[in-house]
Amino acid sequence: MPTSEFSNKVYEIVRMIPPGRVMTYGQIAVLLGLPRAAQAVGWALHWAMDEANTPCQRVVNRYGGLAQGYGWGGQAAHRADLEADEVEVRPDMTVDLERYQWWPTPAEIARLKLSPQALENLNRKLEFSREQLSRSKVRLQKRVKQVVKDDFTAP
DNA sequence: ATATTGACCAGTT
DNA sequence: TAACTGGCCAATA
Repeated sequence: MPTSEFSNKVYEIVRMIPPGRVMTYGQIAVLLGLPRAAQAVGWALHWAMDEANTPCQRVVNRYGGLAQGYGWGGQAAHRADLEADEVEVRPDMTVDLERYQWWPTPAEIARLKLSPQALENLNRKLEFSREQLSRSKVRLQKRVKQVVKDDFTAP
């Protein structure tokens, strides 16, 4: 089980997700100020499976898809854990993000106590990305910026 | 000590 | 439309 700053922040965020809701790998990466680190988020979760207090089932991919490599049971195990949360899993092994995706409130994000370095990264990456990204990704970035600005622009 | 690998993601051919 | 590319982080080999 990784104990790096990065992994610990990932687990902290995952533990905030309420039962019955989900976040995506990419969403967590963006919140950490590393918009391209989605795979690393998945890696951290893979190694967190033993931790009873980390609800890994509440993280899905950008399409709402379940994880092929979830624990030792693969998608079936992931589905079982989500259904225990009363989340409906569709026949194609996805969940409806419109319905279940969760964003932390600014106050909840503030509780993460992200390092100044992470916040700097966050702002820099968001600025850098703006020109190159597709409309859908820009929408995501704007949403993130809106979510974080109140708590993070103040000293 | 370096190279490879993944529960990913989005841009570009 | 499908395949490829580069980027992320930390554990393996």
